[in-house]
Amino acid sequence: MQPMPSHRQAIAADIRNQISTGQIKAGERLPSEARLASRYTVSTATLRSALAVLQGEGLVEKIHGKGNYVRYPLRRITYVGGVRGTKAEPPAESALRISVRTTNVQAHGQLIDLLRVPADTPLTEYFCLSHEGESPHSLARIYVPRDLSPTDVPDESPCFKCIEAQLAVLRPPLTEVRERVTTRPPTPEEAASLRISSALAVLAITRVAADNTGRVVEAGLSVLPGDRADAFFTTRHMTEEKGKSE
Amino acid sequence: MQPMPSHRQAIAADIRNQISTGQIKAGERLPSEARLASRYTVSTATLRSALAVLQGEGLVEKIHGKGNYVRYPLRRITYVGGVRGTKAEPPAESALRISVRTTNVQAHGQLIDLLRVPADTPLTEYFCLSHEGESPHSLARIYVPRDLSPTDVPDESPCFKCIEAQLAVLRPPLTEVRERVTTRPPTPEEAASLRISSALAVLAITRVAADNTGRVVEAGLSVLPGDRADAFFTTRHMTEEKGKSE
DNA sequence: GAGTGGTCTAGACCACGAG
DNA sequence: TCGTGGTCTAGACCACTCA
Repeated sequence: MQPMPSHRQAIAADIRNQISTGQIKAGERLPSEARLASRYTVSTATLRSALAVLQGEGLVEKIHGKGNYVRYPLRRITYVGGVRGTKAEPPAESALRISVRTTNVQAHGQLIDLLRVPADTPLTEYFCLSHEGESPHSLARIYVPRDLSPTDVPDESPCFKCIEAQLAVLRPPLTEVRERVTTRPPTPEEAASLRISSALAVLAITRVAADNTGRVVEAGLSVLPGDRADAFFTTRHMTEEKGKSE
Repeated sequence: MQPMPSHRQAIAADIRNQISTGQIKAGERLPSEARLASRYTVSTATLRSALAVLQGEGLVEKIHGKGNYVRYPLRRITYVGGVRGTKAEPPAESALRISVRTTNVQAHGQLIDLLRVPADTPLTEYFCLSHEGESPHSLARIYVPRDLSPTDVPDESPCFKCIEAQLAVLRPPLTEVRERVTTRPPTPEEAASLRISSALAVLAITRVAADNTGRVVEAGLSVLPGDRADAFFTTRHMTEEKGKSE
């Protein structure tokens, strides 16, 4: 635990330390890369690779033409897995704005497997982009079989909750949710939408929900910025084989 | 959807295409970086940054001193969340070797919160490194309160299953498991252990298991290589408020 | 020791943001 | 226009693998 042979890591560690000790405060701009390079007596390429480390850690945000900025302590995004919507969600949501674009599509590609429907089955796609204040929050595409989706939804719905509520009355309660979490580099579009660099990984979550007949009634593909998102899952086991009281 | 101004992306796209069309097959070595650089008439630095893109996508594996290799279609690592160990796990594990190092530690830092114990509570740490064939698979540190852990474990246990079995008899069945999934860059140690580049994100999973008294009996910190791991969670809802049959 | 990737240098030129 | 970060070059030298 002392492998620090590279200038890159040494410089990253030094700047990281300055940030965590408050010598450089959140929101402040770092000296320019040229200035930092000469201060550390390294080339600009080396200095940039050090900043890339910090950027990957979500500590520094690079803005082309402006400078490198220390990130504000990030309000973390928590994706809560499992069966939702049955009870009122403990929202605790602050100023979370969700914009939804509703379109009609046909089952294709992985959707066929996820929803367990034949190809070209009519689906409704909800394309959701949520913001918390200024900063983009998450990106999700939710697919629902057409016969389970409300028909009278305007193309631009102001309220995601409304859609959720409408969905809830159209189908039996959900009984099983399967979720798969992976990480990968963002596509260029995702990087732009979430305003993260393509160097930063995203959390990608595939969610499939089935009702009590076993029918898959919803598939969701969510993408969250890796530097401030985590996914949380709670599993309870009712101790079936032992038949304990609680 | 046509932003490809950079040599880096163009070269990455070209090589990616050669891989996906089978012109370069899995397991094969790419030409040396110097050779590729001259073929594309770019500098080695630019070519290396193109390879870094493919590496981030898990398509290419760089091996210092040997070359750049096309990855085999990745055998994905699936972390299965939820309550385990109660039923025999559907293993499907091929040649998964797990080496375990057992040490005694005291509760500190985040372990205090995770296990809900006072500071310096005696714990047993199981440091697990699993391999599948040649390639490192995952890294985990599991913490168990000392009074629930077997005492007669040799420092180097050949068999992780044995430890699991011993743990199982020492405590009531688990009833609740909470898991948090995040992604971040690997520490240098993690990158070395998992043999991934520090450019590749890892999936970090924090798992806390409680028994039927509500006591936290186990905390696990797992790290999986982001290019081939995913975490899978299944949640069932017994439709308590409606009291449906199934 | 030959060949490979890993790190780094000292520049050049381009693209973006703000005044 | 000026200062910033983004991309790139043409090398140098080091570290690792393998015969």
